[in-house]
Amino acid sequence: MKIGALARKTGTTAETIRYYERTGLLEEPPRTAGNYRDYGPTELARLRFIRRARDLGFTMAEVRQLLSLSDDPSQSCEAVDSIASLHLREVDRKLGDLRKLRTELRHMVDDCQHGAVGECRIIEVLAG
Amino acid sequence: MKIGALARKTGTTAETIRYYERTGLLEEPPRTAGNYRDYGPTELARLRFIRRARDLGFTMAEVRQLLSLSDDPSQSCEAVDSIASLHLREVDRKLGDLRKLRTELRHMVDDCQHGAVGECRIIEVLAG
DNA sequence: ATGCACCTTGTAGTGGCTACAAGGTCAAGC
DNA sequence: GCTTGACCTTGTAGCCACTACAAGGTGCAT
Repeated sequence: MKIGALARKTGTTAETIRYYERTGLLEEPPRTAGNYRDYGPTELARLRFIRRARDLGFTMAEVRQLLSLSDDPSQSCEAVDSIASLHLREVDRKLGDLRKLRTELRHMVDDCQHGAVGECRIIEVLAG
Repeated sequence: MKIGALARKTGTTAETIRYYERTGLLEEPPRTAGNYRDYGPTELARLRFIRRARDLGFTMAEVRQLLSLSDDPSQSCEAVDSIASLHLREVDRKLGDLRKLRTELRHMVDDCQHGAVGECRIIEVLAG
């Protein structure tokens, strides 16, 4: 499988895959006679893993850790749980922040009387 | 007022203020005899405006627009309202995404039996 | 005179991609 | 066999909003 096909199968782009390779998240695959990257099911699975973790908001560093943990199936999954739980707490914090922010924005927009900028509530709030 | 004092009054850093100047968000202030930036209440108000807008999640480009709109108080505030409403919708979208993400993460972490990595639900979910 | 906090400019790095440019490869159609 | 066009290659630079230096200048207290 060439890079474009792998990209289509994983909802990525060839550029992103090459970027993952550059940064060491993916290993260098074998090449065809014409110097094209040649991917098999192992790489497909690894990239799917990476994309799922990234879609769940894990950072590249966390993905790296999760990958190396998943490579040693006999180990305790404590470390995995701790990465995921930490991330969950982080997401909760962000949710809280975003909800507060939404409330403020909502008030601001609701109070706008659609008049002149001079008495615009939005501008007033921002100007303090 | 020197840059450090302005930074403390606005919850920023001198670096960020200089960055805003470089990118044209703030104008170049007058200088003291020793070539130090010398800020007055106008610049303080402008920076406060910028920080409030940034804290509400507006991008630098949006802040730029809001600033130039607020400079012309006789204009209709339609444009201001549209920037803010668009941003509100964007925040709503992000909130939705984050809530979905949180649910998935929560399930993943809750299902983890704290055993070996080999049968870790978190890794299984990621591996698909 | 010395120390120290603060300031100056300039450059480079962060994360996670994304967007080129300039050229090589390969299968299909004529 | 020759062209077209889709795909691939490497390399470099850009995005956002900062952040982190390095190397040197200023200003005030001791």
